[in-house]
Amino acid sequence: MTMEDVAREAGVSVASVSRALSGARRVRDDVLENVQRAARKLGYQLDPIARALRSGRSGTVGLVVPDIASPFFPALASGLESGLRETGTSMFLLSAQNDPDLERECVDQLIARRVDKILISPVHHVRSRRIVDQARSSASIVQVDRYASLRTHRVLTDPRQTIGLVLDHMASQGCVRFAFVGAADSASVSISRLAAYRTKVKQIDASGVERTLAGDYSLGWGHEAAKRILQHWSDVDAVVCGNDLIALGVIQEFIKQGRDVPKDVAVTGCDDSVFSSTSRPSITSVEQPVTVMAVRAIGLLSGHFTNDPVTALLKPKLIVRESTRRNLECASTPKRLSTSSANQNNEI
Amino acid sequence: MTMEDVAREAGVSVASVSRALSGARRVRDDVLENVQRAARKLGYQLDPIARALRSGRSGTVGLVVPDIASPFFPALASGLESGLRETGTSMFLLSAQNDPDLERECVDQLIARRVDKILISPVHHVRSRRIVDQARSSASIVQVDRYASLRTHRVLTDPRQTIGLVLDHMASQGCVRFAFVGAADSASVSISRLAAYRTKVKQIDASGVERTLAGDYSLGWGHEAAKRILQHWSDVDAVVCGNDLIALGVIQEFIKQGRDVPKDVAVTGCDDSVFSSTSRPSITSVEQPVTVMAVRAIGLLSGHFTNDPVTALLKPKLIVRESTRRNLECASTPKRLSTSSANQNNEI
DNA sequence: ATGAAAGCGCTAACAC
DNA sequence: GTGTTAGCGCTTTCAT
Repeated sequence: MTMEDVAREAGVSVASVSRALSGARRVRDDVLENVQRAARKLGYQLDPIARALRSGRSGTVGLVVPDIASPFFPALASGLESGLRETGTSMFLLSAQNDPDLERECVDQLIARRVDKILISPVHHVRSRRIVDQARSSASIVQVDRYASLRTHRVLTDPRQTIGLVLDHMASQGCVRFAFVGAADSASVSISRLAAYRTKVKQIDASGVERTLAGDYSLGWGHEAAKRILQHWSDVDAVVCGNDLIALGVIQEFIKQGRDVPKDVAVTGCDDSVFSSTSRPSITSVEQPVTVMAVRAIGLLSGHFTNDPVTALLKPKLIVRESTRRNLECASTPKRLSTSSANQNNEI
Repeated sequence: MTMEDVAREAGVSVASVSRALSGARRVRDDVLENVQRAARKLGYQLDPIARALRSGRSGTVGLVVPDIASPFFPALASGLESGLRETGTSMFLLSAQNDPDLERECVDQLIARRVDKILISPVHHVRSRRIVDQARSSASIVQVDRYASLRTHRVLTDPRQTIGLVLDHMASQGCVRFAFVGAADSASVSISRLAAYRTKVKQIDASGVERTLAGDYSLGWGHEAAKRILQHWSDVDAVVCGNDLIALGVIQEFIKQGRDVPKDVAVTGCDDSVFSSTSRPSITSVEQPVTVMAVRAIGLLSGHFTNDPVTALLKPKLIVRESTRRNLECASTPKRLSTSSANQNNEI
């Protein structure tokens, strides 16, 4: 079943069929109708492989995530897929398993398959830069959540706001001595959050600038970090963590050592993972506006910004839970899930 | 950069280059070497689109999951991707968003792109059957975790063993009055687990056969189900849940109503989600052997079983946690706070 | 074992 | 606007 069959059925040339079906060039209305009817009658489907070979385009988009097994990326992928489906584009997802070399292979695969739009959350702040920049020449590309190149569009949750939200909140709960526990890896978010903490904490607790710890995104590192805090900085009453898993570890260790969370020390996470609401105490965290990210990223993908790369900094949302609620007078009634699903994640 | 360039460089015909590079047919050793050297020198890469068009195959595999945002599937996808990477095949992941129609589109997309191997976890026990069976004529296909067709290979965790493990365990903890809380959806696992419960519980507590509740895989349904149990079957001391989220909801509601878990009533989940180990009480659950699933599925994909469809029933693993530990003499010391970030799920 | 040549199904020039 | 035709880069007969 090829175009030739449709052409015969419709009584026109294959070129007309192609033009009618691809919508690229104009054809007469009666031709269009004839072709569409013939195609429907025969159950004809355009062959994406043949058209990709001939035209060099495929009309599909590829998404490369650092690791599909990490908590945040399935949600991101889901949001992007939904958004794209509305425009009728299908998305192919690849996971780089946190390895820049595999990431390069993934991108090369996509390009070789004539994918003309690539969404990527680069594994490594530095090592992913080349592959991102190189891909620019073969496809339109947007970095999501993480980034490696400043010459390519980016849409990410503003790390300054993310950290700002938790610091302000903890300060409002009466915290005065801050510390930060992050990861030493090379994802841009890790780096940005640490930097944002250093900048912001000065205004609240200048000594907090020195109190930063870097390990990895694991429960075990949270335990270790909590021990170090108790040992060296026992007067700390607010710990900002780079993600929820670390926060959970920190909290567990504090409790084990007889500290009360949040009364003795308040703790926050990042990214609002599932277990943040179910662990006990539940963990105050910062939610990323996944849906908005998807919309903005998709917009940038197809937008014809011939000039400068654009950076979309999105507004995160603080989710207050038990791990920081020390101030009983101020605390609103504990609502775990916001009732309004309305989107307040307006971009700045 | 095409094959012609390589042919010229190597001093042979394009046909020989094709033969040498694809490894399909034999070429003389010196030709092989010449071609490989030329290809390397020029940095030549085979064009997957052109070869797919001409040969009808692509050498890649597609994975269609019901919903990438659901807890279990990222892990499954990750396992499959790792396994495939070892064989040098790249995998494209598609999510059907729990919609059989979208699932059909995904499969059609893959077939249109000449993917010759498809891994699928069908959305719907019945409605996905046709698409799975139809795909068989265009690609070798294996159902993973869920299934919709008995005419196609399946690899899944044995639901009877899964349910058997939790029932036996609870019985050993002294439980005598059982109930089951599952989902009314149409994924094969939901159906199988319910059926397995009905069959197995007879041997322990015949009246338990009648005590089954079906809702959906949500926290809210867990709350609701717990209320109903307290209302109608207040003497129940063991609740088997279809997944961890339901179990969590059930536990929360029981505690809210003043029951002690596990002393008054023991509760189990399924699938061993992240939060099972972090919620309090932590939830006894059954882990699916993802790695083994991946290995078996990949094996079936390429195995040339011309005859009957094979069914691989894999062995699940019970993870005992606080939600069922009532028997103090038998219980090992409850360790919630492991310091190592190493996997603490080997605590059977 | 190798080369020449015919397509895979489509789109993009190019004529009309 | 529409049809004719030449490829996109490769694999696969078919000769040799």
